[in-house]
Amino acid sequence: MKMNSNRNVPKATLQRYPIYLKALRKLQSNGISRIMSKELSEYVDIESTTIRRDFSFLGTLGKQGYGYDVDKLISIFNEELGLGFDEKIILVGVGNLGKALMNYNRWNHVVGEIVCAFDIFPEKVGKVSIPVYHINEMKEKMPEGCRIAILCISTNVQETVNHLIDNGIVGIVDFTHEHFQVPKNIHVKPVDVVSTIQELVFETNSMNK
Amino acid sequence: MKMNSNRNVPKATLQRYPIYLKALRKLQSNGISRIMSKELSEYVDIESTTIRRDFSFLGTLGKQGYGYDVDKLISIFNEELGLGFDEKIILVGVGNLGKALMNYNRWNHVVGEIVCAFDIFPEKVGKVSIPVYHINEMKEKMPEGCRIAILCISTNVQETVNHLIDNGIVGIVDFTHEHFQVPKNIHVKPVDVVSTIQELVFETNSMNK
DNA sequence: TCACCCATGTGTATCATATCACAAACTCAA
DNA sequence: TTGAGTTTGTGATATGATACACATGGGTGA
Repeated sequence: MKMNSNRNVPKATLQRYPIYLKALRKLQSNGISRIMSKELSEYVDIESTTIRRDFSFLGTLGKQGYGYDVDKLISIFNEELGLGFDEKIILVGVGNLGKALMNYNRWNHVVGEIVCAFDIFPEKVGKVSIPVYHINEMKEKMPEGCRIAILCISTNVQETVNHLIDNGIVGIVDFTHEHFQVPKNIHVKPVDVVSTIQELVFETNSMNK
Repeated sequence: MKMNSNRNVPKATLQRYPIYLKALRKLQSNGISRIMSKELSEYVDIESTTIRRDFSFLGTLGKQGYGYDVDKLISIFNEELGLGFDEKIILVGVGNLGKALMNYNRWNHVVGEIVCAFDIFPEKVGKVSIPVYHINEMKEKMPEGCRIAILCISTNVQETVNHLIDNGIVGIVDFTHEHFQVPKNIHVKPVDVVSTIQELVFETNSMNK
């Protein structure tokens, strides 16, 4: 797990890496072993020159007059970006949504796995596939090296977030609809269907020029 | 529903509007009727000057030496951005995820409502709160004025997307993990926990400089 | 009513990102 | 093995977004 060159990777680029990775995995599973930036460009709808620049931050990955090797590209992504398949993730809040996410384990062996869950009423949670602990047990039960939490609660949000940060969490996938604040070194990614729909409405409206 | 000034609103701004709107609604429900860009800035963690510039695209909304009126701001957002509370949305694919979204009707009276759903096996879907039609009936059953679809299928994705576009859909909330292509005038917003987690991993790694 | 104060709105500067244009370097076919 | 053809990687440039700085003008208290 190298972690050298990716110092000054622009934010915008960082946000495109998952798109590339997804496309590359798809291509790989279709048996495609070689691709050119121009082709990939059509596939992901990002300018080929942007793709080449994005890739260049990770080293010299392609060959002139040839293109890129899909397998190599994928493994470089994993190495250089520190994306093992072993990220330990915790789930906080095991309601309907939490359970749905838990069962929806499409990410196993892609980014890592949900190791365990926390809830204020662990006893009320029915039979599920991973251990569910009380939130107060977080200190003892937090998996070794865990950095990322999926947050699916609707009450005591700020308090719980503080608790998570105290226990070493630095990245939060936020499914709550509540507002909370975090220090600058903590990363929060909201996942919010309502906001997504609003963005669509705004964009489609401001297109009718 | 005016639709005049919002012609040249920058993309970045458009993406922040839902954040403002959410914060403002929250403040409103807390009984706050007046706010200054500086305060809002701390709340949403966006520079106050950026907020003021963003707002300025919608007109002259504030008063010097005073701030903004929360109620007014919210209604301007709704009017100027064409966000009624009546957006007709369809759901395509009624599996586990689709059902979860359907029941999770937190957006009613916020952006609009899911009017009906489509599936390839409508008869297999159990008892649900909205009508479920066969995908082939889309032409007849598409709600009047519907522009936005929530896509929760995993097979025949490209084909289904084409079908949606043929039937007037211009915005897609994409929960599939498949790759598909759309014309430039169609807006797609992926919602993808895996990619979100990857972004977090990339960002948290490239922070350890 | 008046004068001071304060937050907005905006021209301008800075910074970030995307695109252009092309030299370098590899491939591939003959 | 050689040379034409092709695609990468990257300086330079254009575009787009954010931050600064301050004039403007309404708010507020005496």
